[in-house]
Amino acid sequence: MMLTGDIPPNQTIYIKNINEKVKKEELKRSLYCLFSQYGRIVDIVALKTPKLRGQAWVVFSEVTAASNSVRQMQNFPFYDKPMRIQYAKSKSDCIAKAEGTYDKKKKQEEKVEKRKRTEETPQTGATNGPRADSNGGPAAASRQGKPSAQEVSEPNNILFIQNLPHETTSMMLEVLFKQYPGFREVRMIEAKPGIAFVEFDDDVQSSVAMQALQGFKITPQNPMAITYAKK
DNA sequence: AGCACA
Repeated sequence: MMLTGDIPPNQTIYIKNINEKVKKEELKRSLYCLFSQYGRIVDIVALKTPKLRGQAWVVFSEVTAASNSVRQMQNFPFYDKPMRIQYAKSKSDCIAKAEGTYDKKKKQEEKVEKRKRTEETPQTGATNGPRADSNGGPAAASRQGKPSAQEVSEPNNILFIQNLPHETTSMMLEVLFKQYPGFREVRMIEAKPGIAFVEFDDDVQSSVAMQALQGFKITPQNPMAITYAKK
């Protein structure tokens, strides 16, 4: 069965059923945190216009990353609503531009066509208020080697930290992790130095912290390796 | 439900 609804693979994924209450910048940040584990993200598009709210596009540099994320993040509870993910129907502008196939004229013609179509449908309501859509694209990409689909575990509100110097205390980790919203607690195991578990209220918040502190060095030899704890 | 990038 084809869950993506007959849309051919695309390095851009289309996400719908997103909680419309979350603000655009936060939404982009959270999407970035959640999806960058599948590969390098080139761009994220999210608009709050009446027609486009509740949806977003995440552009990967590789189709395989997009495919893995479509499968693994399908129905992921994101701000209390299950994400519905498909491949995007068309190539993202930023990709076309990079390939040198971006055609500005063609683009404008398409715009005109769209306009006609919406004008044909009689508009009953009042016109919409002003929109504010300044784009503050996603943070600069940070991941080096992307892990294969199998070694990315499912998002979890609990993080698993490895490669800590043996002198690390839970107090030290608390200082680091409590700067991120939703922080609950650090747990360390006496018998197992070098690792820790850090718990957050939910997966979105743990993902934000993971993204922020990934590779953080307590000593120069100890870049933190953060993954989701196994369920 | 809804496929954009200005």
